[in-house]
Amino acid sequence: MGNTKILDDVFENFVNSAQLFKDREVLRHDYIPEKLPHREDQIRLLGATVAPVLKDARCSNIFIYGNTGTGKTAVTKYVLSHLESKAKEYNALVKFSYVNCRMTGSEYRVFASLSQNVGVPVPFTGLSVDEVFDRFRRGLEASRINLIVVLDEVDALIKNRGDRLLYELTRINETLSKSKVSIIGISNDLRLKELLDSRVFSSLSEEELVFRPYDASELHNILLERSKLSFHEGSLSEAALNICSALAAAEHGDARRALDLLRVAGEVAERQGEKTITEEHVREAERHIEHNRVVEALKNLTLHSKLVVLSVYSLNKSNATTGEIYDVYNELCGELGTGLLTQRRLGTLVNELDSMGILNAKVVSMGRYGRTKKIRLEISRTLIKDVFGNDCRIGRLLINKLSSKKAKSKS
DNA sequence: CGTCCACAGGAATGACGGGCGG
DNA sequence: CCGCCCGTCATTCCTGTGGACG
Repeated sequence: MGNTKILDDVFENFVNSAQLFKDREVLRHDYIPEKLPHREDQIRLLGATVAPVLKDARCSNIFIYGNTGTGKTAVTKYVLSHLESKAKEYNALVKFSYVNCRMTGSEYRVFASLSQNVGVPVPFTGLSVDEVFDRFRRGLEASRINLIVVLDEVDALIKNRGDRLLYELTRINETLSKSKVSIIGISNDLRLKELLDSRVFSSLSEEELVFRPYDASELHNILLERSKLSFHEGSLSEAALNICSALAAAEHGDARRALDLLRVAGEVAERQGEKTITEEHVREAERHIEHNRVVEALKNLTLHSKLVVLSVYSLNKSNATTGEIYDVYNELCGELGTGLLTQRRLGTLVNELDSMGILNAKVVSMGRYGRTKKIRLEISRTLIKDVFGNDCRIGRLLINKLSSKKAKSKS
């Protein structure tokens, strides 16, 4: 019953407190606004490129580059959904299929998803990729649609699976007579050009579109637009807005990041019962986001990845090498009684941890003394203690390590 | 200026759990 | 139920390499 009282208070507080948010949804990154500031050129270009489908022609394949949070996805979806409704007016059979390759995961599932979109159901798994591709092709041919396939984050697909999917897709028109397919590929990675087979690449990028990062003043405008929709008047201070755009501009002009900051800052302010969002709330939000990110990442690591992190932690120096870490890791596995992975495998785990921002790994040559990776922690030691302290197996190792360190320093 | 360390990191292959169609 | 295929993780084997040392 005491608990009920507590909850009551929380809810009452929430309902009665000064309402900052008018519409939280507007700040989510899958929200597509009616106005996309500073992307007029891209909208015009993309629009012009896809326009031929209104006259039943196939449009050029397009390749879109740009860092995360530069509006690639938003612009594409914006243009294509407008295109679809325009097509209805002209009675053109136009449809677009949006697939996020990173979320979808595998080649198989990308084709499966495309298949669903042309009305051919496909089991989650069990069929060969060729079979799924064939079903997709037949379904498409039967529907007589002019299809625009949007492959978001194609780089994710290429990196693990190669370019087979893209190769098949670029050639699909040769076997279709009643339908047409155009491809819009979206990539965060500019180096993708080099990873792709040049034939595939050239047919894929009949047109190219580049999204530059936003600068601070552009981000400022974007946030201003969104904040008008998401917050009540006067609940956002000018200083907070500025710091949001400055922080995000420093981080490759990532608008998604800026919107996250703003949303979390709003939540922080709301929880504190404040009526306006201040600069301090934004700073708090920044810490909050980063902390959450790392804690989640650490928690979700596999046992062996955790052990790798712990090995680096326990070495406690700023330039441990692969070999040294492997030794400690070996020792830890022994204490746990777990089977151990090869050094080769450990190397890729380290690379993964590096790209997650948990470790920092850099290949260096020490001349006569070989070539290795210098590895150090990228996050605070206390954070690791906090997170792994609750993981009982790792926690035990951690405690052992700490006490043996203390014993050493005493003696 | 060649050698040679201590690995990097690619390619091929295997083990395994999950899920299909028949 | 079987045979097949999928995707993931891991191992094995391998060739490649920057630069201090001699």
